[in-house]
Amino acid sequence: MTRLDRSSHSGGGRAKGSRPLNSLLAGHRVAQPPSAPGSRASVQDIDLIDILWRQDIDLGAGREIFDYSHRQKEQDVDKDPQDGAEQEDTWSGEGAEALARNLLVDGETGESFPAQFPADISSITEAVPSESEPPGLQNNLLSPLLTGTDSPFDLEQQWQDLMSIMEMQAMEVNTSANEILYSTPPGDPLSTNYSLAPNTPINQNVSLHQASLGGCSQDFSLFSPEVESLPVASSSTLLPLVPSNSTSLNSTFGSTNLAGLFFPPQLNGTANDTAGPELPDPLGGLLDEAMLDEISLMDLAIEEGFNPVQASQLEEEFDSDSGLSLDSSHSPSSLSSSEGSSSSSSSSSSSSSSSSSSSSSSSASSSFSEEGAVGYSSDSETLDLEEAEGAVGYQPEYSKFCRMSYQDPSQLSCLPYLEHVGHNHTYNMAPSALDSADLPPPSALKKGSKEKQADFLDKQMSRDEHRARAMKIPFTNDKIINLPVEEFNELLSKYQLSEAQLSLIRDIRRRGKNKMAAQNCRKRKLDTILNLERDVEDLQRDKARLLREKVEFLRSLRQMKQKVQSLYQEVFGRLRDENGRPYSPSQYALQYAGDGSVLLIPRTLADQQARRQERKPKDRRK
DNA sequence: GGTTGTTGTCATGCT
DNA sequence: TTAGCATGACAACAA
Repeated sequence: MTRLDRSSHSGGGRAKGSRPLNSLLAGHRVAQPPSAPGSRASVQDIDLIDILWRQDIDLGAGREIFDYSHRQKEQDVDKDPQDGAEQEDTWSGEGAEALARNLLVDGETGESFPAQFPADISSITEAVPSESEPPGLQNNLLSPLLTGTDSPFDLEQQWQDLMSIMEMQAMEVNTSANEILYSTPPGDPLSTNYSLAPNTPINQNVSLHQASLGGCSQDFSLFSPEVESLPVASSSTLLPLVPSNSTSLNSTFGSTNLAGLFFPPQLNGTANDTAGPELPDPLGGLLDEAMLDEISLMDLAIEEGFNPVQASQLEEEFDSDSGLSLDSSHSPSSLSSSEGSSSSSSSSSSSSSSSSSSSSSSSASSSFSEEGAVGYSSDSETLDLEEAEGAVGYQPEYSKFCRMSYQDPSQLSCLPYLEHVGHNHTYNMAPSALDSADLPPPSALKKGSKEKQADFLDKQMSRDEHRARAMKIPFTNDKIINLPVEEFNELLSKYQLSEAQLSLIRDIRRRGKNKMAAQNCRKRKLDTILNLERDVEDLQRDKARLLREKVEFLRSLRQMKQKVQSLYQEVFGRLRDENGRPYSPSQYALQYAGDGSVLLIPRTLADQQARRQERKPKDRRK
């Protein structure tokens, strides 16, 4: 009724809400004949429905008696043996490929970073421990590095900063660079003060020209030549430790530009109290505790390629999102041989069971002719045609999702009774039928009575096959489904078919088409998932590589900071005032000027400048 | 008995 | 308008 309703309503289209009614007939999901309340169906239609229902009941009632199994031929033939081999190759070779990819040299290092080398006076300040502090506080050199947030944003920012810094390492240190890095605006009162201001305390009381600088070790050559040859310039209000050129830094650090690290240190606790919290360390955050922890963790994990925790998280996310398991490669179900249900391909019995169909199919192409009235299950034969056209239109790579029973069973094609082995979806078969269908030996079929064979074939038939038979559709479902539209219409025109017959034929065709479409859709979906999985693997490899590089950078950065700290201490410790007394680190600090010279300035000024330097980036962000 | 994978089917939107 | 395709959703079934 519903089917008739639908067809009568839409004439090919599907009426909304017809599904439950459809199920009554199409699905046989309700064990009662359809009532016809308010039906617009004609009496003839109702009779046809009754016929269909009686047919079903006669056939054993439940839809479970029908065997869908040999519809699997469609999927079986859908794959060719090479695909199967390809799958294995792809799958097994994926690891090797991944390895190879993992070894690829990264071409991303050319990434450009903003030249925002943090000319922050606090860096050296933080790098040099206060003399008033116990030696154990040398670790405090990194103390600013060990504090901070571990928010992803900060880490990311730090990472970028680090990258920019490390890029700077590769640059030759020259005056122009120093000017860029350390120059202050012309009108900057601080810079003016540092270099010229006559009213600063240091101008009057402190003069590096007068300061005696002890012999420097070779390691300290970065200052020694110039310092030792410093001309006595009484007019100079400041005493710059002016290197002849700033490349002298390189003698100590190679090509590393650490000039920016030489800024007024905070050498005592008081200075730290006043300016400590506000003094930014451009590198400090890069080595904060969280990051160092991460490094240590990564050191362990990196050997594996990437952080296993992160990998597991990724896996979880990925697995949880898709309703399909990604780990299908290990699915043992591939060929489902154990599930194999087969059907007899004997064509003789089909003629007995459906004379009309056999007679008509004889004139059809070979793909149809042998099918009898076995409905969709003939798709495997149909695919003889379709394969030439690309099967059902979509041929994704049959990756490792073998268990989808899309794997190629064509190797079984030489065994007719195994032809339909695939996934066992004998939904409509009674358990007893399943037993017999499990391995339907042709010999046994031959021995059996015709009646038995007919029963068996009946059980192999799909619902639509049964309906087609009941409605005396004069051609096979294969034709109905697979013929091109023109031929299909031509075929229909050859026969005098009732409205109900035409409706059923259209439904059969629609369902058959949709079934293939659904299969293709599922294949595509799996293929997409596989591609995504590969993408995830690639990204994980990239991430692991970047983390490795990060660890290396941070290590070298830490070493450089330690070096800077020791150098600063050595320089400062050798400075003497006019009376030959060492300067108090609580009152003075070393700072690099914009021109690359090193100045000894009062700590208060250093703190002020540090604060100013700190505000600048913040203002820029706003 | 609950879970998972597979398949068929329907509804719907799009071409 | 019709046919066909693509796809999400659902149900049935088997393992």
